Amino acid sequence: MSDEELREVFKILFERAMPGISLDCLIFAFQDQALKVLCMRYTGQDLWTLPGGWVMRDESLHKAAQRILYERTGLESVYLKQFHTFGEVDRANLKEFLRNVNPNFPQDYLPTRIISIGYYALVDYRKVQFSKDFLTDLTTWQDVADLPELIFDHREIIATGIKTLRAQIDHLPVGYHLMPESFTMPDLQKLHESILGEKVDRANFQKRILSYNILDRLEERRTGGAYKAPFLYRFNLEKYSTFINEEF
Amino acid sequence: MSDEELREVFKILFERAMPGISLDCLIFAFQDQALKVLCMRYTGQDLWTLPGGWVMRDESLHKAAQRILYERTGLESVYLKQFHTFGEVDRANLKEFLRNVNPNFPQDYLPTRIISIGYYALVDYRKVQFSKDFLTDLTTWQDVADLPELIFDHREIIATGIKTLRAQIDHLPVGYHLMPESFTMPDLQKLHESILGEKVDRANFQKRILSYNILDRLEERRTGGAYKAPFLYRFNLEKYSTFINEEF
DNA sequence: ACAAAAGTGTTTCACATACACCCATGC
DNA sequence: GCATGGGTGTATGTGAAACACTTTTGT
Repeated sequence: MSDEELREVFKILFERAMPGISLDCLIFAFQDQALKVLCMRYTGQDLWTLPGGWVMRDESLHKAAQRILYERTGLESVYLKQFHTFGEVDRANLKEFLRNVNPNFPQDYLPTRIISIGYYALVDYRKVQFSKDFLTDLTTWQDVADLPELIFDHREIIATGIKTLRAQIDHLPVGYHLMPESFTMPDLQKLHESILGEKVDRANFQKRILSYNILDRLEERRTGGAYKAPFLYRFNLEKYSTFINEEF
Repeated sequence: MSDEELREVFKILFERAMPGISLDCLIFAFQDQALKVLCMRYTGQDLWTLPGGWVMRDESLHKAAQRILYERTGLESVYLKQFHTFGEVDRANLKEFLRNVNPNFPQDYLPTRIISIGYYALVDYRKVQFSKDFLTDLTTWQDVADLPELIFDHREIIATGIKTLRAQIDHLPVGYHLMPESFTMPDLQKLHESILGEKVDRANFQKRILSYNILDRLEERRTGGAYKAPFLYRFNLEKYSTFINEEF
């Protein structure tokens, strides 16, 4: 794309968007026994960004979050929640940033201050289809305990999002959105531990989760692995809904 | 102020402000045994609004909230917390609203869509000095259990704010910000009850609050009233801070 | 004396915690 | 056999909930 074409793209984009208002999306998933968040790498740089986008003039915040999530993952109707709005004056000078990336980029329409609304999504990473972006060359899951260098205040956004998630996990069995169809109790425990950032007692965890009465134990066990084969469980949607409604 | 002068005021205002981004402030206080929220009445109408304002281009969200709070109450350095951002497309068509109020108002600079960031403040109503506004003629405390008709989605904003406050009260002894210097235990209980919207057990409340070890019992009791004179208490700032830090 | 409100104590129960014990599996 | 992980049971402690009892004060 030529710089002149890019200028035209920017012009049209920023005419359709709410000026200075973006939306950043924390897309959480549970992969390899760890809590991950979807990040994108700027082409040719060791600098990463959260997936985000602009809020369009004819689009509610929630719709914008759904669209951005769909654009980046191909997913629809997943758990999505607003958690904080970030508005420090110097948090995201996009014009300055893109000027450093490439001084030839057209800068007429770029904002120097962006207020960003933070949403987080809980997804099953097996169902995600990564997409491309004209500024980035790689999209991957990053371990929240070992994050790369991130643009602007995106590290703080992740920290705030995790804090919110942590506060919710006592009331919401978030596994429903993050685990595959069937899973073992030790797996679910690892998920909780990676969200809380600390170990929990095995026996007590099992008893507590089962007492919620939202899981069905399957006949099979997970065989093949070493040691004793653990039971497989599945969330029972009906019981799960009942539980959620009772809590709130 | 003439319409022409008003036009000039609008012009200057909207040049300095972030376009389409406002900030609404729920100012909570505890008065006459009930949780109140500060509302302002539009001149000559039975329609109310929350105190709000625009986020200036050189101002962070938190600074904007502090300024708006100061403008409306004269208060500085009070408890202030962001709780949600409201962004439905049709939530606040200011241009349309002001056209209905007065078709002669200059409308060139008015937005048709506003995204509003919700903050709530906890204040001692005895320290509040109400201010004037060119569109409103009355500023008062409204009982959250008996609200008047409110503009736009302000009723929903209040509902969401109270929900957040309710979720916080288990961890935060909010009385510190809302009660006067000294108070009785039954008073504090009434505060909690008006936030939670339900009665709580007297004996258990007393034991729980005292177990936090954040109050000093004073020598005096509140005399003059009927029946047994209750003890007076005061928040101990040092113990209070310790408690807050332990919780988070 | 009595009613109403304030303060304190007691019983019970739910739940989390700690930890012990047994089972299954691969080496 | 033994180390490791998985499943279950038990004892203990903490805190909430329910409620009884006592004290104080104005009428």
